[in-house]
Amino acid sequence: MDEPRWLDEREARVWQAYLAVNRELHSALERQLVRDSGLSNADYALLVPLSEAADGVVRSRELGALVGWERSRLSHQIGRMEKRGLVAREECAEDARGSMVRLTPAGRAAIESVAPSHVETVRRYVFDGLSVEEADVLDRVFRRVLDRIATDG
Amino acid sequence: MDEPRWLDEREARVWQAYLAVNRELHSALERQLVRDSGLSNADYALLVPLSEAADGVVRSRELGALVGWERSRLSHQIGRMEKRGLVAREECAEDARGSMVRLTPAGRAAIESVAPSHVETVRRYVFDGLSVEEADVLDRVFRRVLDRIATDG
DNA sequence: CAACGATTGATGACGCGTCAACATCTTGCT
DNA sequence: AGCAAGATGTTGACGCGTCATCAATCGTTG
Repeated sequence: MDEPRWLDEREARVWQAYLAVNRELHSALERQLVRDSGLSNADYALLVPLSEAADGVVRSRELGALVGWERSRLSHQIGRMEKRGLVAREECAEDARGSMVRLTPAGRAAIESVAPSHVETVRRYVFDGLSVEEADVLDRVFRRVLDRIATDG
Repeated sequence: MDEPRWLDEREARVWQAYLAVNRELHSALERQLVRDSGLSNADYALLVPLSEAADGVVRSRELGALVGWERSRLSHQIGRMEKRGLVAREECAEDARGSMVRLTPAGRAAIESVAPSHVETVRRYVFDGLSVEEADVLDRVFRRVLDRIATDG
């Protein structure tokens, strides 16, 4: 095996900072959500597209595409949320394999009550300290990374 | 409640891109690690500081500080790794409450075998497409976010 | 020194996430 | 029409992560 190209000092610092941001931001947001509404990050991620859909009904396949989740993950999460009355499963008229997910009144109430404070938290931790130029760099870099992963090269 | 300051279009795009990078990068790295070595991201995170320590022994408390994990998470992960023979727990001489974590030969072999390809993967997805200027912006932004979370403001 | 509060770590319960396996249904090909 | 291949969703097992709780030990202070 060739001599590996280890990360240099600058790269290692950036990488560690990225991992730390992941960890800290995820848990800070989760704590805020749970404290203010009993919702988790996963709940919130699904409730957003559901609350934006006409009638609050989205086909499972479509919901998965909207949040970028695999079928199994989605199915498990919907199951947990169904138990708590946040969503309901219904049969899909056009495709008997499919499954429709409906936002319940309780689910809508939950996301509407917590969305403002959640966005405020994201703002406080991230966007209030971010210049337009920095936001542009982040956007470019993130999209480039996604491209590189998608094309697997 | 005041009118919430929703994210504008640019901010929402950046935020969605960040969430997507999180998701995709985490799972791409996990897949590579599991495929090439049977290690998970969590295993790898602990094996790095252990392999860098003198004699491969680190006190649990210290290990937690090095990776930024809470005690419970660390204890569970060490338990899982102990079952697979990657690390061993030992008593702590200086502090009877404490616990020392020792890297086993199998653990050292595992990380040494996969580290080069793991770093190569991180490079391919992230750093090979990153200019020095961009890396500097990321570093600044990530540290600022960490500060803002730490000071909880 | 005794008592109290803080630190360290382990544990059980439970939610989150992935993989492999499965059942069901649709689609397209012949 | 009939069949093979693919799409859709669910399930069970298991690893990951957090919270609450507990036990043991340390350190400080009266």
